[in-house]
Amino acid sequence: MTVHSVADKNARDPEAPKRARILDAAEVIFARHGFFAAKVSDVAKEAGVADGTIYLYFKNKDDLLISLFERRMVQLNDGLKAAIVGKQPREALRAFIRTHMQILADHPTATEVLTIESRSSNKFMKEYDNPAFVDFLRTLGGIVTAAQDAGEFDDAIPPHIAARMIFGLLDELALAWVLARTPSINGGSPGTRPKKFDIVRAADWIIHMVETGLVRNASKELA
Amino acid sequence: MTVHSVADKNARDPEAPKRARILDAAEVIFARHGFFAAKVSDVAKEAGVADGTIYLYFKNKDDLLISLFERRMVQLNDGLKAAIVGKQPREALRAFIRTHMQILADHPTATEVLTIESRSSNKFMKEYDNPAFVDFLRTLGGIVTAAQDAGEFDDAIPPHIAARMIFGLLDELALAWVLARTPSINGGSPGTRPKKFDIVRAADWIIHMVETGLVRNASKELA
Amino acid sequence: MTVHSVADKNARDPEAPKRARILDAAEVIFARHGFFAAKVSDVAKEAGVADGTIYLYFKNKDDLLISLFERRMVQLNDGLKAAIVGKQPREALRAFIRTHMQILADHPTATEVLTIESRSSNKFMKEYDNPAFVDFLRTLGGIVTAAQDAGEFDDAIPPHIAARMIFGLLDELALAWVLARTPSINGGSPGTRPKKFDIVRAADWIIHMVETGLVRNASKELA
Amino acid sequence: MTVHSVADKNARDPEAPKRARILDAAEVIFARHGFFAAKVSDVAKEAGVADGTIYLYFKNKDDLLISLFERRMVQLNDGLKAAIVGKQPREALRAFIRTHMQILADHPTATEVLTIESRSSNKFMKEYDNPAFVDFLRTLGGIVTAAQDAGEFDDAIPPHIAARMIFGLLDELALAWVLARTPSINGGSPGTRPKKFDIVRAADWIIHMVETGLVRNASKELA
DNA sequence: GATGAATGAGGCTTCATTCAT
DNA sequence: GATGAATGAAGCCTCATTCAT
Repeated sequence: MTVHSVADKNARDPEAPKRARILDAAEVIFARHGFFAAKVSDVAKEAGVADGTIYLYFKNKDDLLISLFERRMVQLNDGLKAAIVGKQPREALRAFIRTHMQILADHPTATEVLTIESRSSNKFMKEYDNPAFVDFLRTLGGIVTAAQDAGEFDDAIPPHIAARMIFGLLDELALAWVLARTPSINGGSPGTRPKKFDIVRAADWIIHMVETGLVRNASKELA
Repeated sequence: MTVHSVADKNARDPEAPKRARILDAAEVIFARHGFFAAKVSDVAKEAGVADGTIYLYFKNKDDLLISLFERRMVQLNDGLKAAIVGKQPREALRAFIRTHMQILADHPTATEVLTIESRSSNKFMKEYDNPAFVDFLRTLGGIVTAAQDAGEFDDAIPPHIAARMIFGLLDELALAWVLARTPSINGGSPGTRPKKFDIVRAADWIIHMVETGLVRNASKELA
Repeated sequence: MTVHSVADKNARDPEAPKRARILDAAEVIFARHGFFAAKVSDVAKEAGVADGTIYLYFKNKDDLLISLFERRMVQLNDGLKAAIVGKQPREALRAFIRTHMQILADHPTATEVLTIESRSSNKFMKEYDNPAFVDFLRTLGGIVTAAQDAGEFDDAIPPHIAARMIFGLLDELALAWVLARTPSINGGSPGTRPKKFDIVRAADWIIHMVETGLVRNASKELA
Repeated sequence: MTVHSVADKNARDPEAPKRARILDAAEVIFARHGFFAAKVSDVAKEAGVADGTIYLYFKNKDDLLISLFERRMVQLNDGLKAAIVGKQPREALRAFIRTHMQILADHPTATEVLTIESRSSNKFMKEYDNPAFVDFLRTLGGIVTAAQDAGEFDDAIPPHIAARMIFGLLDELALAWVLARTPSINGGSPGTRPKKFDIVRAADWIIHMVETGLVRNASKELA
C-alpha cells in the first residue's frame, strides 16, 4: 500500500537530479519554517546547491511551492488511482480513504507542507487553478457518482460537494495528526500537545463517518 | 439566526473604539491581500489611523492577526452556545452546524481570513495554543458525547475525533464558498471559478453527512 | 568638601519643582541607557510626569541633555571656585583637583552621564559653545597662569593647554572610575571588571603628575 | 614617522577590497554626522556599494563602528610598538607619545571618530572588552613599569594608572585638535573656534607634563 | 550548467513631538 | 499648567533575484 518514494531521500544525495533534490530540500525547509518565513538560500543550502541554481530550475520562490504541491499531488493521485482501479464504488471509496492516509503517513514532511501551507497558497494556486487538486476531486467525485448511480449511495448530496466533504475530513484529520506530531519550533511542551493518534485508525473513522454518519440505526446493527 | 455585527461596519466610523476599528481594517486588508502580503500601513490607512497608532493597541503585525482570530472565534463560540442552549443533542448538533454556517455567511470577510489564513498562522497559534479554538472543539465534542451517552449516536468514533471531523466538514465547505465568491485579486476569470453554492444549503448537506453518512439504507427511508 | 545636592533626590519627590525633577530623571535614564538609546517617555515615567510635560520645560530631547550638562557644570564650577578662593596658586590647583574628584564621587550618576555622553554631544555642544565648560577651563587656566606668573610653574606649556591637559587627566580617571563601578546593563561579569580604585586617591595621583611628572629627580626627594 | 595609509584613500577606489572600502566610508560618514545620526545607506553610498552589501561584511551598524575602532586601534598599536622597539624606557615613552600624535595627525578622519564616538560606544565596547584598547594600555603601562624598575620614574603612581593618565593627556589634546580643525556641520563660525594648534608640538607638551610636571624645579634647569 | 557576491526595493517598527482635552 | 493618545517620518535590515565569472 505504501507509495515508494526515493524523492524523500534526495535532499542530500549528490547523485539525485538537481530539480528533485531542490524540491526535497524545499519541502524540508518549508515544513520547518513555513513558506513565508523560509529563505531561498536555506533551501539552497539544504539541497547542497548555490542560491542561483534554484533559479535554473524554478521561476521563483512561489514556483518552488507550486511545483512541490504539484509533484506531491500527482504522486498522491497516482497512488489513489492505482488503489481504486477495478474496485466497486463502495470498496473503492474505502481504498481511496485508506490509501490517502497511508500515503500521508509515509510522507510526514510533505504532509506538513501540503496541509499547512496549502491554503494561503491556495489563494494564488486558485489563479493557476491547481489541476492536480481538480483531478483529485474529480476522482473522488467519480467514485461518489458511481456509487449513487449504482444505488449504493443516496443522492441527497451532490457528488462534487460530497467529494469536498470527504476531502475536508481527510484534510482535517491529517492536520490534527501533523500538529500532534510536530515537535514545534521551540521544542514545545509535550504535555500540552494532543496525544498522538494513529492516522491509519483515523482512516477507519472517516470511512465510518462517510458511510453511515454518527447516528445509531437498526441497519447498522445488522451490518 | 443572524448574528448582529456592528463590528463589520467599524472600519471607517471614527466613533468606533480604535482597537475595534483597527481589527476591522486588518480583516479587510488581510482578506484582500493575505496576511503576509498585507502591509501594516495599509491596515492603518483602512482604519483611518496613523501607522504608529496600531502599535498602541497591538504588539506587532502577528498580534493583529491573532487578536483578530480570537475576537471572531469568541463571537462564533458565543453565537454557537446561544444556539444550542437547552436543546437535545441531535437538535443541538443541527443548530450548531446551521448557526456556524449562518455566522460565516454573515461575515464573509472574516470568514475569508479565518479560513484562508488560519493554518499558516495555526503554526504559531498552536504555540499560544488558541484557547478559543479549543473551546470550539470542546463545545462540539460535548454535543457528540451527550448524543452518544443518550444512545442516539453510536460510539465508534471518539467524540473529540468526531468534533474535528465536523469542523473539517464545516471548514472545507466554508473554504469552497469563500473561494467561489472571491472576486480574486486580479479580477479573476469568472469562467474558471466554481459555481456559487448556497452556504445555508451546505449546512444541510453537512447535517446529512454527519447524521447518516452517504450510504443509502432502510432506516433512512423510514425517517 | 561635599557639594550639597538635593537635586539627586528629586526624581521621585512630588514636591520638587518639576524642572529639577525632570532633569534628575533624565540623568538617571541617560546614565542607564545612554542618551541616544534613552526614551523621553522613560524620563517622563522616572520623573513621574506625563510625556508632554517635559516639553513645557525643555525645547526637545537635546535640550534635556544640554540643560543637564549646564546644571552640573555650573554646580561643579561653583564648587570649584569656592574651593580655591583665597588660595595660593599651588594650593589652589591641589584644591581644584581634589574638589573636582570629590564632587564627581558625590554624584556618580551625573558623572556617568557627563563623562560618557559629553563627547558625542560635544559635537553639538560646540555649536552652542558650552559656556560652562569654557568657564571651567578659564578657571583652571587662571590658576596655571597665576602659578606661572608667580614663578612656581615653568612656562613651557601654555596655560590653556595645561588646563586642557589637567582636564584630560581628571576626565580620564573619572571615566575609568565610572566604568569600574558601573554594574553594566546586563549584570556584567564582575571578574572581568577592573578593580575599583578610590577616586580620592586618584586626585593625589593627578596632583603628583601635574606637579612633578613621573621622572624621579633630586628636588622631589627633598620635597 | 608617518604611518602609511592606503586605507584612507579606499573609499572611492573600486579595486579596494569591499570590507576595507566600507570601513573607510563608515569612518568618513561617522566623522561627518556622528555615529547615531549617520545612516547606513549613506555609508553604502559613500562606499559605492548597495545597502545590503554592508550586511555581507558586518553584522549590523554597531558592528561597523566596533570594527572600525578595532582596525584603527590595531594599526595604532602596531605603529606604536614599532616605534618603541629596542628603546630605553624614557626614550620609548617619548617615542610612544610622539608617534601616537603623529599617527592621529596622519588620520584626521579616523581620529575624529575615535575621539568623539569612542565613549558612548565604550559603553558597549566595554562589554566586548575592547582587547585592542587593553593592548594599548598594556604597552604604555609596560613602558612605565620598565622605567620605574630602572629607577628612572618614581613609583608614586601605579603604572596602570599612569598609563591611563597618559592616555587621558593624549586623548584630550587630540580632542581639542579635532574640534579646532573641524569645519563643523553647518559651516561653523571660525571666530568662535579655538585657534588651531600643532598636534606635533602638543606631543612635546605632553612629554613635558609626563616627565616633569608643571612645577619649576632646580633639576629641570640643569637638564 | 553552476556559482554566490552583490543588489536594492520595501516594510515593520520606533519614538520624539504635538495638541485637544 | 498637565496630560497622554495620537502622530508619521524615517531607518535598519532582510532576502528574493540577478549576472559576471
